[in-house]
Amino acid sequence: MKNSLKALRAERGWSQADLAGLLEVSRQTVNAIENGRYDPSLPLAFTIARVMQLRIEEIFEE
Amino acid sequence: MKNSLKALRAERGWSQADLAGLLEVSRQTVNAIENGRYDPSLPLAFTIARVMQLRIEEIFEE
DNA sequence: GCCTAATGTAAAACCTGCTTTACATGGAGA
DNA sequence: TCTCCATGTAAAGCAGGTTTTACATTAGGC
Repeated sequence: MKNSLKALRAERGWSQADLAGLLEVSRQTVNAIENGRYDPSLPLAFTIARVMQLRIEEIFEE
Repeated sequence: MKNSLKALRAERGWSQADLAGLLEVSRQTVNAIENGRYDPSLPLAFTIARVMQLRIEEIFEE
């Protein structure tokens, strides 16, 4: 799966640590997802969509 | 997370085994998700949305 | 040149998602 | 009643997601 998390985060002026704080996950988790090392769980994908104010399908694609 | 998979599947007249075939996962996986034993991975959630012709947010909620 | 902040990455440990095999139960139809 | 189909569940095992700790690199400000 692909995602545009890095760009969306940058648009908002957030560091990986900032985003990790909002998501209540570790900074390494944010980094790993941004760099495609793995996909988030479904609950985490929902949280990401919520803090980004977007739909999951607008952030991730198959 | 909650989901309405059981109802959506029933609307379509599919058995758990039918849906499992479409999703290319085991019947036990469908059963476990329907009964809330665990959430699907994000890729599987995308596949479910695709075969249901709905958005992920229309099937799952936090 | 130094300090600090941001990013990338690694290992170990743990928990969750998914598989296969296998068995039990209930309902519908011949 | 017998059989078949759909559903629920369990155990063992492998794969993937997440944490903590820890270290290296780069870029910017002073």
